Amino acid sequence: MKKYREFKQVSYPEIGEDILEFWKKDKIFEESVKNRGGAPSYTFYEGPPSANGTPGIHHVMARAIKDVFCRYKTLKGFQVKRKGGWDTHGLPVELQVEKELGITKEDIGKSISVADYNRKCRETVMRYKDEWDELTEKIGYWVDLDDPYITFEPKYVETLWHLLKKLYEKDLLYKGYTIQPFSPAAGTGLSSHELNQPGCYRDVKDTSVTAQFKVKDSENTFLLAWTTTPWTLPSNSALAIGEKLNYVKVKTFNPYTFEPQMVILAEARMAVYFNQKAEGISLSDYKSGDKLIPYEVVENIKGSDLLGMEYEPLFPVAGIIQPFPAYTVIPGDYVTTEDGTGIVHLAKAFGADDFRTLTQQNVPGVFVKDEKGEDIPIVDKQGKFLPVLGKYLLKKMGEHQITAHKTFSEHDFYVKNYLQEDESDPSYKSTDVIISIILKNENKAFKVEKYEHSYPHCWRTDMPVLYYPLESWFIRTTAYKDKLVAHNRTINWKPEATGTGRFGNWLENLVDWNLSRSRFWGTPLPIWRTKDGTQTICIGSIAELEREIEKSIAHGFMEKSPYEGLEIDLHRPYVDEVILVSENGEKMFREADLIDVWFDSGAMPYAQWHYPFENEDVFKENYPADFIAEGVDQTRGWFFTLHTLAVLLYDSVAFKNVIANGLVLDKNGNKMSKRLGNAVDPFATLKSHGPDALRWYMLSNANPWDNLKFNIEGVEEVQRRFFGTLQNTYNFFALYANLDAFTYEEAKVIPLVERPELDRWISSKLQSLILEVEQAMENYDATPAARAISNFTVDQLSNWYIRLSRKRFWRGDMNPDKQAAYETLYECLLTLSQLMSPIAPFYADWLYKNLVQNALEAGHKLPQSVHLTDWQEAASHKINRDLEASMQLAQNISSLVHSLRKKEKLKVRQPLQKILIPVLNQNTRKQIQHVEALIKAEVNVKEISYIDDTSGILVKSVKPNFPLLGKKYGPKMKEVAKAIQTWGKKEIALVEKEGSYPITLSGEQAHIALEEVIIQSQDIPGWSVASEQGVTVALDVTVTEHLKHEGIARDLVNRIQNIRKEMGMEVQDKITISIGCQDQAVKDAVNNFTTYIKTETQALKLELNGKLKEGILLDMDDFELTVKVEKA
RNA sequence: GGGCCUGUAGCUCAGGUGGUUAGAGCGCUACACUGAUAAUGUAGAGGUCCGUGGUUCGAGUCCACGCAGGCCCA
Repeated sequence: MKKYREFKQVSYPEIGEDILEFWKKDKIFEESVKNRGGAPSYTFYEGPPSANGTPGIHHVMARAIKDVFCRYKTLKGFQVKRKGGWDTHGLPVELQVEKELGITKEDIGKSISVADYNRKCRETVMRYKDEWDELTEKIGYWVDLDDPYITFEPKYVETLWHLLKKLYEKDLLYKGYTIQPFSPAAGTGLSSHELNQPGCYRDVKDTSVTAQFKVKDSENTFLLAWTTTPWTLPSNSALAIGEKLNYVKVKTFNPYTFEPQMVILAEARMAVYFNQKAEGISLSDYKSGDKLIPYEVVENIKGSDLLGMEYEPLFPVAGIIQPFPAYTVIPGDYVTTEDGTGIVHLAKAFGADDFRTLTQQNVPGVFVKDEKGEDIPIVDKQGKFLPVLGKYLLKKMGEHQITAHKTFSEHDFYVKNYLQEDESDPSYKSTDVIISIILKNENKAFKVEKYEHSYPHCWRTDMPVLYYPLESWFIRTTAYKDKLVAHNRTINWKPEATGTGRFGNWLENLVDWNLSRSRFWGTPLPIWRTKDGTQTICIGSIAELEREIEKSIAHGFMEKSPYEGLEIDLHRPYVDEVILVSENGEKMFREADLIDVWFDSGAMPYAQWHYPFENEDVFKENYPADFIAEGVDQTRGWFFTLHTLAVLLYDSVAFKNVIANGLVLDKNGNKMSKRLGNAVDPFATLKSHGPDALRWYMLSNANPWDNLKFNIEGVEEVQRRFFGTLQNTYNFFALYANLDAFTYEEAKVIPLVERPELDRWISSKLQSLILEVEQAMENYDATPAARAISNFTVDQLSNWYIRLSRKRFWRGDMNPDKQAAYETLYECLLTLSQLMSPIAPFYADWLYKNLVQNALEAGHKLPQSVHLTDWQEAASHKINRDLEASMQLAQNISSLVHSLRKKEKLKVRQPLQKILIPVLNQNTRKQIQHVEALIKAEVNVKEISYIDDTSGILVKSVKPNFPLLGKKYGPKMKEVAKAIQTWGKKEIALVEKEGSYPITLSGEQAHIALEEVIIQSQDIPGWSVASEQGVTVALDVTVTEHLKHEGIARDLVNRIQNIRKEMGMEVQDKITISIGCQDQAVKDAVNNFTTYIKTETQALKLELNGKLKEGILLDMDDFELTVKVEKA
């Protein structure tokens, strides 16, 4: 009976399916968690995917990475619980539902009820769950799919509310402003998604102004700043400059008032603002009204020197003037000299950058108080100036006698044409134009012109969008910036740069987290407020909500709870129906906002366990995570929200190690997209190539944080090269083990020290491999681990160990040498199955099972799956670096000899007498002697001679040891190198003898020590020589008569073996041979090597017959002969 | 526009702390092996290390400025 299964050919997809079946049937995953009960836990958090789309090939990548380290840590003895999860809320789901229902956001609550709409969202979001589960299983991603967390479930949302309340109690949750796209015509804010609709950005011609801001306490010096939205100038409260840019102060005249003045702008922008033709015209020659305005640079100023400079506001309107540090020059990292003046006008209310910069610099913006005492911008939500400015503009129109298409009132100054007045009327004047005229007349404008640019428009009204401060709820993340940064420093990021760079910079430039979303399908903000906003309650649990509802009912604000007789659902619209009662008896309504879905996922460490309402012990054991992994695009998404909530709420990191993987692109480096048809279907790939090669390819081809150019040919290469070789290796083992009825029995193995050199060598390499893989995996580097395993398998085990050991396996009956070979090979394969199991879990388990099957059947207590085994620690006593070095020399020397043979056109079958190896030290000699027999057999030479100094024919060369000498001599290195390179035989001999040798350096004496030079042997006069990595080999290319005969004999054996095979003979069949040939050399060869030929070919009779006509004609390069082989 | 990543052979990738022949696999060419055989081995050809400057005795490696591709954010 065969003890080890043999395979003619294997189907990797089938292995995947069979092993998956086995895992399911025997509950291997569950067992791998269960049998680590009581062991230290290793915590992994699953970043929840959204199942409203089908999974792609990049999900295989992300999921493989997660799986690899969880499996590895399980082998290492940790208990690794892996709870799956689903991300269910958010805009993508809503948009998909809108599309499917053919509705827009405006229809929700009108043509479809919020309840129905949300029901539809809930159905849609899990639409592809089955496909996801199937992929998860098929790629071998072990995660608990039976009990996942789902972010829309009431328990999950309850934890979110609890966390929000904690934030609220810490005064970290507040209502504030953020600058968002806003459509005054539609009276609504727009999402960035709505702004990205086709046709929203349109080229329009606007009046642009380069305004002059008068420097405080100067006579006539102005800062120039350019804007395409002059209506924002009354809201100016600071100017931004680039600290590294160069600025100039220019003496010139105002082109509208012709008054003499100094202006400051970026040097690089001068050409735009001054006519080169005016260069050289004397300032004193200028007369008012001259078109050509002379100018003269009077001072160069560094950007940083402008900081803090104060200037006078353009619109000195009582009530809008702000206190210091308003109207000062501040730094802006985004200031360029691409356009404008290199000085940027900032209006806090109307630009996101402006808002951020001014907030960071603590500069007030231009706001006025409304009746509630809250700050409002000076443009209202209809898009017109408040009367406070309207009055001022009206007064100025009178002062400057500006007439327009109509008579203005203080309520008529719309900043864009929202009244849709006829712009073709020649007397039509926009607010921008009116402002420009005022500025021109008041010596406050340097240049006014039409400017065409791209500007966003509302997709529903076609009217221009304003950037406008809108109310939102925020988490005060900036209050914890230092802690966020400090905790981040303790996280091990792969790659490091994502942590320090992308994520670190993001934390350094932190703004408060805007939580608000004006949508329907998401976690509602659990905040109720009185109409005037003076009283607020934040609800932190379902119980609390129910209590408050009771109170409200008692107070008569609600008739009954919306949940009466129903399951609790914290979504809209039900929560919106809840009206609560404030402490002093007023009605409180829920703030209509939903929260950012990233809060949902960032809260999963707590919410997945419904903590703190349940599972306190599980939570505490599994917090924070040891490891998470997601795409690098999550840096400001999941990674950020996880980190932030942990720091703000628990003063802890949420994860200790994180891999941020890159994208999966197509083979040409383009982004995959279903639309372009270059997306790779993961299911098709699994079907054709199986899961293991796919996972192996994805992880071994490039580091996971580099983008992967996915090429199916790469998967095939992995399959051929690594899995194919491993499979051949196993088959080789199984074939002969079965012939010899060998089974591995641990109790009876031959101790390593008693095994042959080659076995000890591969065992040493194997132990070294374990260490290497372990080190890489501990460092979260799966790629070098995979590459090391593959290199060991292909180069060392298959190509060297097996090739050199082949005869041991087939020759003779069972003997200790043979047994040692089997045992060594078996041990290598078994260890490999474990080492590779995290990355190629199916094939590894299959290999493992093939190896241990008969031991299991014989009743040995062994884990039934490699994934249930304990990590086999490297046995350091088996590592023999010296032996590894020896073998490396053998490999190098063999390669060199092959190279020489090739050059000399001497094939390996032709025996040669000897090779010469120059040795400069005895250790190398010893190391080579150790493997001499191997080398001789491998390259078919009869002897190896070593030549050293005593031989007298050794030619040495010397070169400087640059790293050593460079440090010592630095700038004189060239001279030193030159001196050393002039050394000849005599000098080399002296430096070897004395340990140092003097040289002259620019007249001075210096001593070069022996270790500061590298002495090599390169030439052996009269020999064919090759050298590599410090090893030199010379080949004796003389083919003597005798060698020639032996070569012919070997050739003959080779041909006869082929004939035997062609004739379909069995290994043990005996034959008779007749050879017909006139060539004397052949005759001699046959006569001299009769025994050898007969033994090798199992011939009973070998005869030379010069007249032989029948038989097979063989072309032996130099001659022909006829051979007749017959079964004896 | 900003932050970050990537750029080395036809392709995919290695190349601590700067050091004098820049490597591997695949592909290609040639050869060998023919008892692992729908397998295997060996050798060879193949390089403007993205570009330009700089630092240095010495730069694929360090610095600056660019170029190209990508991600995230405006």
